[in-house]
Amino acid sequence: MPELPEVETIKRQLLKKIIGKKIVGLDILLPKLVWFGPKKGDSKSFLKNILGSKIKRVERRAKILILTLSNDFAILAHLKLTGQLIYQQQDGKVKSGGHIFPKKGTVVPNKWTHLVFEFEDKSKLFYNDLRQFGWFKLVPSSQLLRQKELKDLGVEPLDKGFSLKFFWEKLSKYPKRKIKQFLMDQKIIAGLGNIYSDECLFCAGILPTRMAGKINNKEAKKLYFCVKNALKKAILKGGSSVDTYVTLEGRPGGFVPFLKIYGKEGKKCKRCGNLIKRIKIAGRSSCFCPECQR
DNA sequence: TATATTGTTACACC
DNA sequence: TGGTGTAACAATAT
Repeated sequence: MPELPEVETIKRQLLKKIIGKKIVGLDILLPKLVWFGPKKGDSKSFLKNILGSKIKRVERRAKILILTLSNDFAILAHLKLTGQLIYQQQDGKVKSGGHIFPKKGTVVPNKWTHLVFEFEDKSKLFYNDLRQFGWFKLVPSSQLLRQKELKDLGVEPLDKGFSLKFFWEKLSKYPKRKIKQFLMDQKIIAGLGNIYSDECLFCAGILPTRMAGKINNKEAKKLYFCVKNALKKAILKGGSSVDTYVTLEGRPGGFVPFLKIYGKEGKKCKRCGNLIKRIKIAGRSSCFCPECQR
């Protein structure tokens, strides 16, 4: 599933491919995925206000992609659990080495392809989504920051605003929150999901069930640097392909071999050899090593 | 066929 | 008021 590093990877690849290109076609095969402002499923207005415009900027905020258009509109896109954006240079099938989810050799478009953007140079951008939880919202650029999807988001963990001081203050602001839930709260730190919160807690040697208010200064410092490092390393490797995530070329991200704890229930801990356990926290699965994490 | 899956939000409670 | 916890919801594959 795409979290910050995965969306950042897609953003960086999109930048190189679609900046300045004019959108000359858009197939909306599943209208419920698109919103025109607050209106869900208004594919007619969505289409009308996109066609003929150029891609001016591509940005990321938390797990959301922001495509600013030349016509004073912007597209907000959230891939949720299973969204994929795949770029194709010219007509035909994507030649990607055949690693597109769910099966090796799957091509696009396929039964999970719900949106197809076509650019002036005949290149295409496909949006696939197995569970159909993702969304694309077209909003006036001037009101971008007023959108509810953006306005309440917390700090970007790789920005300067995410300082140790900030982290420490927030920990004391929500003392009764389990640290795992704290890390995943988009209103505090924007962009961490289940994978990277588990990885960061393992890295810092802290149990996911620990209360934020009981984290001491030394632990907080360690966790802070684990968050930054985990995200930076994952971005360098093109993200983690868990579930259905692929890069813009339809390839899996390269970070999976570096995951130490996420999804490793029942396996041996890489650090101490003990068995990795899994529990549910707020309905979400959390993997941890009972020996290394205290 | 029942279940598991996760990001987000709505809502009840103190 | 705002921190906290829980449940619901999206749709699909297995």
